[in-house]
Amino acid sequence: MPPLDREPTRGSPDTKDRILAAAEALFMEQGYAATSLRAITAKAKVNLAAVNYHFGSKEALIREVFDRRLGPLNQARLDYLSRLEFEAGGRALTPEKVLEAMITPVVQLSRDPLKRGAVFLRLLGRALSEPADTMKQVLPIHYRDVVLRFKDALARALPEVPEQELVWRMHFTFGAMAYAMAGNDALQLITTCEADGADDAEAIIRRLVPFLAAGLKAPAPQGLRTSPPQMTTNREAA
Amino acid sequence: MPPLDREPTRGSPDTKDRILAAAEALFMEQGYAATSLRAITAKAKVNLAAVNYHFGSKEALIREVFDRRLGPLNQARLDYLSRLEFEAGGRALTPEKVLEAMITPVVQLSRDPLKRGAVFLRLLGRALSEPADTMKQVLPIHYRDVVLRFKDALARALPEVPEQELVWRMHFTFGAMAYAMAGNDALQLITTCEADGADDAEAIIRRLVPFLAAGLKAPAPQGLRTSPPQMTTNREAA
DNA sequence: ACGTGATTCAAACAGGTGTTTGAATCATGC
DNA sequence: GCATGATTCAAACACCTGTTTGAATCACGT
Repeated sequence: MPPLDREPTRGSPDTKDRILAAAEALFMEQGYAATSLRAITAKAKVNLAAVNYHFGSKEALIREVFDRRLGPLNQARLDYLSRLEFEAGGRALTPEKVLEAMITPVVQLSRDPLKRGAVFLRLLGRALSEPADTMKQVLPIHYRDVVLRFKDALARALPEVPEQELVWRMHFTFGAMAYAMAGNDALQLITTCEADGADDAEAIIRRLVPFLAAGLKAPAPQGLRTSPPQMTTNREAA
Repeated sequence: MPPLDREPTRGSPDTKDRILAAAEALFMEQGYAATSLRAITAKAKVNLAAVNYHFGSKEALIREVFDRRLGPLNQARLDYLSRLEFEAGGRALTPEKVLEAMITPVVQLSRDPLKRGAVFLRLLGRALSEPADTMKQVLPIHYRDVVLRFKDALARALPEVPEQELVWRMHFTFGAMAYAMAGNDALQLITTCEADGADDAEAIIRRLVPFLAAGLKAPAPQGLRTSPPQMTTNREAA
């Protein structure tokens, strides 16, 4: 029977962490459904039954993989934003500052004890588009507060952008961030172009923030009721 | 034995198409690895062995799911771009026009015979960040030409943006597009905010193109050698 | 030293996986 | 008509899945 309280006193040696690290890496490489418990326990060099003993089930394991990192990450984002807002007094922040609060904690995670955080970030970038039911439970819990706080901050930073337009632009922003986090695998997947400095998270930020800020600040498109009357230059099918 | 030539003369009634449609839908809902052949054949109302008879293997099936749609889609993009470049004479296109050539064929696919194309688009949006080995073979083949052509077109449209910067901005652009294609599932996954008109592909374009064009046209960030000497406003850890 | 509870381990569990087989069915050409 | 090849079908194949079991091992308090 596993100990009901998770006190660190004479706790599990490190098998739990070994399992979490192995699962993190394999989930990133192969995806969630395609990774077997046997592959995880083999990589972690622990017994097969250890996963069910320490976590209860495979689903509980993946849940803990995300809980462990996502909680601190999003809390850091909220703290960062709160500090920026405090420093600004009552004045609204710039979109660049809001994005900075969103992204900087990611960079800090990307250089934790030897590459563990970087692996998780690439996993997270992929998880945001995973259809697994587990994600539909885990992600909203962690992201709910962050999205609401940042939506408010962006609305104040961009008072001229209508609310619905802003929601969509946040949608696009998350997409670009997810791709950036997932590494340049996706781009290399598609093209032969290779981007330099893909491992340098700070360099990515210096490229990503101006890009997204310009998009967020763009003038709102005209005439956006349900169905626009005219198309741009669309002719017959291509 | 399956017929070696795939001539439409008195061909397979429609089992192949039924299988492809069912696979498309289930892959989108559950992902590739989590979808069993038995689930596919049950939804398609065909015998289990039909998949291996008509396609050879599960991997060959998913390959054909993508081949069938991705070839025409990317060819339409190339044709669209060629036509725009012809109409422009020798002059460079605007970034908006280049994006339009990239995205408009997607819209046309999204309203094909009753929702089939729309399902595939959501699947595609997810596939771009899937780690499955199959994707690492299928996607580059289809996207190679498209990325190269559009990279050239964007480089001409944005002569002031350095090449490496442009590659990264295309990376971000693909990310935002993938999210937009995957539907607002991802955003609802993260937040409670719901975006209206998510099913109207044209409305999405009218929001997505100005956003991306503004990002692509943004002034390039300063001092981006390998490791930048100064950070923007980064202080201690959050 | 013993005992107690946490942890490991090998083995088995029931069920699902992709794939193959060989006979049955269908449609066609002669 | 029959023969031929394509397609369907039910059944089985060998293998892998997540989970459970019960004994063995370990670490510790008394």
